[in-house]
Amino acid sequence: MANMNDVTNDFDLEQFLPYLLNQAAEATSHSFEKEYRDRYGFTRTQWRVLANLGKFGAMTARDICAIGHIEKTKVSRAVAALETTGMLHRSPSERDRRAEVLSLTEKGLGVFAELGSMAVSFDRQLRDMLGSDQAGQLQALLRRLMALSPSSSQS
Amino acid sequence: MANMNDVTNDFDLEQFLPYLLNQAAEATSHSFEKEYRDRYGFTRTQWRVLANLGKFGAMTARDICAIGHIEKTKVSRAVAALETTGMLHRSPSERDRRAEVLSLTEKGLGVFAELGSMAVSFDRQLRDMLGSDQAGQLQALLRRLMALSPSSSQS
DNA sequence: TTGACTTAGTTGCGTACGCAACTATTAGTG
DNA sequence: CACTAATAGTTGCGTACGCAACTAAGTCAA
Repeated sequence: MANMNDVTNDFDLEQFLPYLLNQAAEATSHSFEKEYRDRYGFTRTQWRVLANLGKFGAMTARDICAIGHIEKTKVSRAVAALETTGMLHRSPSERDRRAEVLSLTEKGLGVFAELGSMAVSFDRQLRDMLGSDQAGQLQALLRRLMALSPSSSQS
Repeated sequence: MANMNDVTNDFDLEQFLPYLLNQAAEATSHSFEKEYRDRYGFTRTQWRVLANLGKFGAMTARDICAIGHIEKTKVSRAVAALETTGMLHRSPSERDRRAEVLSLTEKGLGVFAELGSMAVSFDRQLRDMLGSDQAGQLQALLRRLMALSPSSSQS
């Protein structure tokens, strides 16, 4: 006498990891996004590109794609935008004339410093809410997940 | 004699939870997205709306917004699309003439069953890669994070 | 050197989205 | 009841994006 409707599989949205990850990502990113959007008119991708350059120093667009798992057209457009707002500077690579080495300008560094410190305190709040051990666990798990994933070229 | 450049705060992208969450969410969602996009031409939001209706049964758009933390215009458009492809059916609510009760059609239920079982096996793969205790931890942490978040109306 | 293949980066086109503004209905208050 | 505020849902407009196609430069081998 099983439920006739057992076509309905045992799928449970609330336990579906991609769904939970998405929700958590949206929820946390969304509030911080307001900061860079309102203050500097940045896109999420622009913020990421800036953050990568700020953290790791001058590098090529291709490197940003690889490190940040960001698709190249997204990076291309973000770089263009950051350049026109004077945040970064492109200089032709000498090793490869197809590539350009990107580096933050003084202005870009300043903005990175500001947003970076806001990010730090935002992150601290999150970690405080979670409790620092749990936050650490979460971080480790996310890292592991990334390491296991097929990596791919990402969205 | 601190580093003159200590405007450079201690921000570390690789430890920034919103960033890690985003990467993990993108990475995991991206591969599953291919399934519903290729097979049914669904948007991520369409898939989520269908999944919520499939899991929780008939409900109003507003409820979907609340449960799934999805913004209402997104839901509105997804519902419209799912209706034109015959996945769901709207009937006017008797309690509130502004609202409409949404329910999956036979076709919608069938599609939900198919995608649901694919989701189950996709999720199982993820959990196998992580190890089931770690997967469980991750799930619990994400839930907790969502519970703590200001919730808001979400993207 | 030349020709086939890969790679760095850009761009055109179509789509999903975010936000603000809108309509229609309901709730609340004197 | 009358009038204001809140709510369910839709839509117009501008933007960021995904994908495929493209240009230009590098690689590799015969």
